[in-house]
Amino acid sequence: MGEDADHPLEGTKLRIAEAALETLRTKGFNGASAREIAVQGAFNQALIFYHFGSVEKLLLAALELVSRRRMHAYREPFEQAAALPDLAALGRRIYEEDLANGYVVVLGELVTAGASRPQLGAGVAACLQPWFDMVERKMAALIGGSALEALVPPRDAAFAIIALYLGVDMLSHLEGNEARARSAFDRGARLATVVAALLPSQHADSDG
Amino acid sequence: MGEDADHPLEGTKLRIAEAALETLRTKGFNGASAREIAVQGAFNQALIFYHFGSVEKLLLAALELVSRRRMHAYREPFEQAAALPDLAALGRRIYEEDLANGYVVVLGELVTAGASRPQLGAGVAACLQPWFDMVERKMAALIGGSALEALVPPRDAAFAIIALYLGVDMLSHLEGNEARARSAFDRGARLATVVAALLPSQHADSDG
DNA sequence: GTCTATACTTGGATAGAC
DNA sequence: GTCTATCCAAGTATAGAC
Repeated sequence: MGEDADHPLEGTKLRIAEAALETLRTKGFNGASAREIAVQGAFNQALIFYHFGSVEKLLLAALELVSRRRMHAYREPFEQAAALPDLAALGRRIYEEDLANGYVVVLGELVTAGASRPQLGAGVAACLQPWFDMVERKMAALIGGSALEALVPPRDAAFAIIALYLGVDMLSHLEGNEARARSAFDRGARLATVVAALLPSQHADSDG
Repeated sequence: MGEDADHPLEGTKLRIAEAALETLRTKGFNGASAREIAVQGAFNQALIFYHFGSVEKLLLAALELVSRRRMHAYREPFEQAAALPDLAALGRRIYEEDLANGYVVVLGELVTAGASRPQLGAGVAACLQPWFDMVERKMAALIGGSALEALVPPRDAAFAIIALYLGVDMLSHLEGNEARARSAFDRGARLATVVAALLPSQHADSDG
């Protein structure tokens, strides 16, 4: 039946998408050919076209799957973070998980590929939108009403935060940059604590 | 006749590298095949292998060319920036130029591709090193000695700044994110002014 | 140093049997 | 829904003429 409900993918389609993710993770966008993905998942190459129509559509579906999973896993703790330090700590945790799972590698691959493929780019952008919205809402809750709001509008802050996150993850995969990334992340968390102390009240109540 | 001196590339090799850059910019890493690059530069495909050995080596040489050019263009003004607001303004200017020239698209493409190609990744990392160093030195000059240094070590700050820059550029190419990126950039520049006001003295003298 | 031609490999996609 | 077989396009790389 439909794939746009809570259960995005199941059965064979899910299996194919998983194989696509793993291939994307280890071989990159270029290496993620129908044949490679089929080898990775030990199924027939033709299934990709039967179930998804094209490789590009499969890769987009795989990204949506990842996005859904991460959203499912992180929305709760994210919404509940009441102050900057909580957010920073959560960010640190998510970073480690993403690094281990290769989630953001997949995103990076598709963001980059999307730059020269309009359809893919649009799909990737749509996939990112809920994340922009979520971070923006949180920033509004944290600094909305304070004097800081004019200086750091939630929308711009959200964009910068996600861009920073993506950039750090991308750079992490070069050489021995992982250690550098972790160090920067930890420092950011400590910085958040200090900045939070400079903020006025800070309680993320849900009412507008 | 080496290519590691001041004149990195010349003659045919330069022409090939330029074509590679343009192809990388418009077609992405995937679209940057030997054939496409040859069409772009209106020369024979076989020249790539004669002069560079492989497509991957050519792309890396192209990145090095861009890196050199940007370093040549921006080192002066960067070194002379005496305070955070100068840096932010310079960053904004560089961002516009990079966006127009597609410089950072090229970097983004190769950083991403490097995540799944060890050799390429190492080359890209080496290419980035001078930038890390330059930004780190500047951060040390700006906040070194102040109380802020413990909170924001120059090395971590440099990593975050470059990651942010890369992430913003990557996201810029999705959908209508350019406007969002510019907005965030402008806001960052204003923020820098305020942060600078909180800093103690601030003069970037070259002496330790 | 540059060109043509070509060998070889891989990839997207489809037809048709099961 | 899955498999085999296959077509065709595109890619890397090389040999050899010029």
